[in-house]
Amino acid sequence: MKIASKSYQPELFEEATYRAWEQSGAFAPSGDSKSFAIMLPPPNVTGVLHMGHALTLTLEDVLVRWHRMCGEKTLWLPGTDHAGIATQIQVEKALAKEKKSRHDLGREAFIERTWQWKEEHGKAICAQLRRLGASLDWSRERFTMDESMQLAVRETFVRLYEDGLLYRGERMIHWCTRCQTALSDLEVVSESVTGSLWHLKYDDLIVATTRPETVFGDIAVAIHPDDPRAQDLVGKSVTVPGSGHKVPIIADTSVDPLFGSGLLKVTPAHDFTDYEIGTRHQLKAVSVINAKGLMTVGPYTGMRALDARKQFIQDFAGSIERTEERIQNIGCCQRCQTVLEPRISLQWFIKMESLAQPAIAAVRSGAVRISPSNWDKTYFDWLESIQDWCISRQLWWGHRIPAWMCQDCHQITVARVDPSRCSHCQGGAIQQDSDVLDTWFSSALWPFATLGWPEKTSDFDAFYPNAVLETGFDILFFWVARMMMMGMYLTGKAPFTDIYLHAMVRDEKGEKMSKSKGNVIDPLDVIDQFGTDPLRFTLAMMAGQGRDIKLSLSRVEGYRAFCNKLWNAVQFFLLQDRLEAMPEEIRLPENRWILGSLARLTEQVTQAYGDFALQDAAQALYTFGWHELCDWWIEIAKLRFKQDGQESYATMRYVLDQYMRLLHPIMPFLTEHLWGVLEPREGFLMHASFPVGRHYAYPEKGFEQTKLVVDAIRTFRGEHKILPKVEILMEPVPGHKELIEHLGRVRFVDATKDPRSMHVAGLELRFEYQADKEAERLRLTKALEKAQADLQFVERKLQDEAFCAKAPPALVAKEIARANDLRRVVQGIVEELE
RNA sequence: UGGGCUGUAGCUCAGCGGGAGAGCAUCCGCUUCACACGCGGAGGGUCGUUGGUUCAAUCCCAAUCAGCCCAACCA
Repeated sequence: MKIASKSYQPELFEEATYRAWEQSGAFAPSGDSKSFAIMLPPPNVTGVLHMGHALTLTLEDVLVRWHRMCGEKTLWLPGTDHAGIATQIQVEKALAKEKKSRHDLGREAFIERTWQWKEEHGKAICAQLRRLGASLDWSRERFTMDESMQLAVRETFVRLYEDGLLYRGERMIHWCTRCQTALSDLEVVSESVTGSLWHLKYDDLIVATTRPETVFGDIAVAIHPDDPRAQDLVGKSVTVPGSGHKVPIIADTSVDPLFGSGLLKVTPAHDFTDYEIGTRHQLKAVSVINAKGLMTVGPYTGMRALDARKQFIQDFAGSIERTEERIQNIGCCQRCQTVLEPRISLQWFIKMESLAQPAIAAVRSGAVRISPSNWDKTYFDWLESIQDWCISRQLWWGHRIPAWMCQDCHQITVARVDPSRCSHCQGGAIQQDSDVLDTWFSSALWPFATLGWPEKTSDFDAFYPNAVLETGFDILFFWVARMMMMGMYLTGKAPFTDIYLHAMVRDEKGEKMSKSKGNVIDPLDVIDQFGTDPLRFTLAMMAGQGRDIKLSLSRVEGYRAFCNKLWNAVQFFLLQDRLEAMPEEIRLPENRWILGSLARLTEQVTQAYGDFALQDAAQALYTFGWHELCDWWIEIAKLRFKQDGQESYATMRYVLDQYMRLLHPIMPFLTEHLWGVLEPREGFLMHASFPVGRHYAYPEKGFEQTKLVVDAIRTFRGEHKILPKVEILMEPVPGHKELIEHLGRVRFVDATKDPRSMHVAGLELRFEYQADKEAERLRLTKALEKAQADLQFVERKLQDEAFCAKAPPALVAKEIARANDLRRVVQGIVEELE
């Protein structure tokens, strides 16, 4: 194969490379060895991919490609998520543009329409995943509403029901008046807003509230039993302002005596605390706001609750003692930002406590590891205080709840196969529950339902439990913890052994990317501009960051330059047009050095991939590729290739080959292409074996002296502004003569006339060069100051008795040597100045 | 209120017990025959603040300030 272009132009080969991989079936698991499986966190079919997805794809692809190259039977399974509420909102929005609502279409047509949406967006998303280079096994692609997933969902629901872990009941839940559905606690996002606290007159008592419009649902006024006023008040009744009805005063410990006036109006139908108080005191809950958020009682019937509030404070200004401004947190719908309404309704719940225990134990025992480990505590805290999970949603898009109500006996039938009649009275007509399940219910089954569970399949046997679950920390509760619980409950095994959580990708200022702010960086735009590999490399470099990744395009640009650098290194290699075998024993110092360094790199990269420390791997690969291989080794190779060069040529081919393998998981496209042009061969780099690093592991020392001297010569040139083409004469120093002469563009001579000298690492370098006397003096003075300051520091340290007595002897010896060095340097400069 | 994270060069970030590093940006010099998406050189930092442990602290401990996130409260 020939190299695609004279410089790095990813658009010329990326897509073709991916197509070649995919068409050859390269992504399917193969072999009989140990298996390694990752399930792609299924992207929502709501829209297009964002940077967070690009990060997930990169990190997982690195792990997958690495394990595949290590010879493991590797599966990375793709799929998309139906994302119930989120998708339904998107489709509703699209309908709204046609001036229609979902009710205009009816349930069936709406679902049909949503499937169309899914087809379109699902395809687009998969195309994007391909552009990112993801080595996903497309033959196993799944969707969370596939038939097989429906079977898994049904099985799970029935089992939970049979085990008594599922119940249906009237409870207070979070209700979104826009989406017209119940939500779980997790789907509530709290917003901090400045609001008012109105102090209302209940006869001569003052009761503070933020929601005066709910007075029509007041059923009592509560006071803390230890409040000094309690004895007098409890048992009496007061008149509710605006409404005029009388309510009793009761005592309850949940009242904070220090909040507001220390008195709480109890409205059990519209507040979580009040609901609990109501339950404790067997108070009736009077609902005054309906599912649409409209008032149903009192003078404001038919008005939206917020409008009713405004009207109330106008109409009953006389009942308001005073108004206090305060910051309050209000719960909003995660998907549509509407302020939520606490509401009592009939919903399905899962009892979580017993499910949570094994999930806690698995992490505590170390059977499942969370990386980074500081998430352990967050995980435990949430599971240990877990609330029952409200799983029913009054939506149309999702898994329909497999429960049927009998119209005669009103009993519920839950069954694996759709029943035709009531299982209790055997007669009555039945009707399926119209609700659907929380979208996370099916996601919780992803690690095994994708493999065919509950059927016994060979895929399940081979790939369950999965190896790693990699995802953003923001869905630790939504998804990860629930997979843990469901996996352990249904299969008896933790669904994976490692949980690897990554940070959020934000913009350059650290702000969350959002469409409304207009600061979204589309990964595909970045790819168009720079290429997939530079983006992947950037993301890998940032993978170690704790909470936030501030993505900077200048970083991506820098790594594109890195790609170009490697491209040209290979091009340089190809210019030689020779094929040489590696000799048994490598003799040239720079070759031993680069091979030793490669061996160390191999170790570092292997370790880093294994530890989920992708940034360390990327860092090491970058430094080696650019600064060791290109800056030093290839510069020397230019000299060698003019001579015989056999050993150097073989070394370069070997190093490039191994290096492409090491880098491949992070930069699959570039490495696949370049590896393919190194020599004629069959097969893909993605299936080549990962280096083990035991060959040619020479000690790296021995070349350092030469590097040091060359660096010094370059500094000398830079400071004296000596053009590269001007050859400098220099007295011989230790190190490799030929290399020093070549790299420093100097010539060794036995003695220099009127020498300028320079000190480095205990050596004196003497050059012959006509210098500007004035500039020379200035430079020397500066150097002297620096050397004297250094010497002073070291001497002070050596005079410190405590240091000499307690510090490690090797360190003390080092400092002594350094002091001697510095003394010589100072001496040298002083002489020269005279 | 509880928990977590962050604070290092102008910017984005590494380092985490022996006198501070990278990339980008800046400045100087270079058409050195792989690469100007380049080469060589330079400048730039009381490592948030204050205490403590230690012969030695950017690194460990404690307090403090600043920013971010999650959970709780949310009358």
